[in-house]
Amino acid sequence: MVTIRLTNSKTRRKEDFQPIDPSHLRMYVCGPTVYDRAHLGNARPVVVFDTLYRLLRHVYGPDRVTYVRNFTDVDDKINAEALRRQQAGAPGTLEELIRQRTEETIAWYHADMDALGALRPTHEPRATEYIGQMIGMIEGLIASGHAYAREGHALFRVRSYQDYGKLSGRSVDDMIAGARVEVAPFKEDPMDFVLWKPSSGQEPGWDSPWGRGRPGWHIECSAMSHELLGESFDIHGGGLDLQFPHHENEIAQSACAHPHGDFARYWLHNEMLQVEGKKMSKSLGNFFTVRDLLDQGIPGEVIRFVFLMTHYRSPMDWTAEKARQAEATLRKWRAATASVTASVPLPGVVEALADDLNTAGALAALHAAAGEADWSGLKASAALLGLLGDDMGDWALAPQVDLSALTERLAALRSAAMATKDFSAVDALKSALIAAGVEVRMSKAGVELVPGPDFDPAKLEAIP
RNA sequence: GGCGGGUUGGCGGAGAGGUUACGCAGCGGAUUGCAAAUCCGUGUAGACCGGUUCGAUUCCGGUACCCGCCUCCA
Repeated sequence: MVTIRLTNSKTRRKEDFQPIDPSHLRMYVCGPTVYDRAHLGNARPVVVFDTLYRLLRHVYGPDRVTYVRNFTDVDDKINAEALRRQQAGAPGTLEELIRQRTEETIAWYHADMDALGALRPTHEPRATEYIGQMIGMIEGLIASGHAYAREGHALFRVRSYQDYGKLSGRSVDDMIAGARVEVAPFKEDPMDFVLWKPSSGQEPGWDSPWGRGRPGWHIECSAMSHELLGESFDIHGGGLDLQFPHHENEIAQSACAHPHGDFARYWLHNEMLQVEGKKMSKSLGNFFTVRDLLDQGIPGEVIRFVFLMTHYRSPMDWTAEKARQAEATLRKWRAATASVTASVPLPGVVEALADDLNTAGALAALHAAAGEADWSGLKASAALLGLLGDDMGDWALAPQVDLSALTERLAALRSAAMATKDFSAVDALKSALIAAGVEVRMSKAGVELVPGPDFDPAKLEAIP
């Protein structure tokens, strides 16, 4: 069996991946807060961990991998949007409007991530469906002295967990020295973080031993991963920005609540996304969603390919030039593999992926297969990367158009010109065809017209 | 200020202590009436300064620059 090697953030080294139970692999990845469309940066971890999911399924068997990715559907931004709608005159209670907002955002998320060729995880738990487990976990933490209740809040006692800061390489004292956060007066220690907070009448809330309130963000992932994957599971993934404080807090909560478990054995973090060399931000005007790109006509498969060009632990820059390159390559490969039956993934591709998810290396192996015209191997290997599948194939199909009349006309003009040596009429028609996005191929064998990516039927009509 | 990551050829981007990465673009050639497409070939590198070594782009140290996190942004 192929040995998968992964860079474990916990140890900061590349390690051989040893599953707890090879017949049942378990992976948890932090999912989105569903208050709005997913932006391009949200899509990177989705593609990264989808690729890992596919690799695990390939190596261990498709039925042996459980992949959990949550939806955070309780959040102040969701509340704010629902409130805004209510004030704008939308009908329904605030609770109904919140539910509407999360429902529609989840549907968008599914549609957008499907377009990127990401497989749906085995489970996609919503935080609001696990409130009971969160309350239970908090009660346990309070009982064991790792947490305390104050003024309607429940807080985690950071000093009670000795390894706090280990994942992100920070010491608690350093953190306090550099802290810029205003400390709530009811905290025993500035580092303590919220497990449960009170809700006003306007906000969504659940009854709890500490009063009506809602969970803190970090406890959600701890409760859901425990419920669905158990005390110890194999892999926990997410963006590097979540390493601190979110993942650090998750570890503290889970380790203290379940002292006999390991929580996650391997922690993987993907680097962040940039756009044309700069961090994506609304103020720079380079902020866009996955849907924006899809609407511009950039196929999801192209977006996925661009992501795969860069290793997941390097910052990735989204540029139009990369999208152009990716699209050209995919068009070529799709044309060559359209009627080919996939065989088995090439060893070079599997090896590259098994080496800490070296997707750029895997793509190079794909190029090598294309160079050798191993189309069935290319197709099977590309499938492992979520590429060249039939489910995403329509975009690269040549437009259906009958060019036979024009082909004959061009051929006739050409043979006449061969005799007269006056090619002006041939060149005029050729230029018109090229302007309409038609590829003109002339050789001794004859004339062939192929509609290209920029094919424009209107311009074709206009040819006299 | 604290912590972490990075700096590879025109561009993108990997691996490996000594042998061609790869892709795009460029250049040369085949082909073509000319092109396009295709095929063949080809140049260009490892931020800077030291150290280890027979040998370093690859290991170690320092310098410069860039980036991220420290704020419920993936």
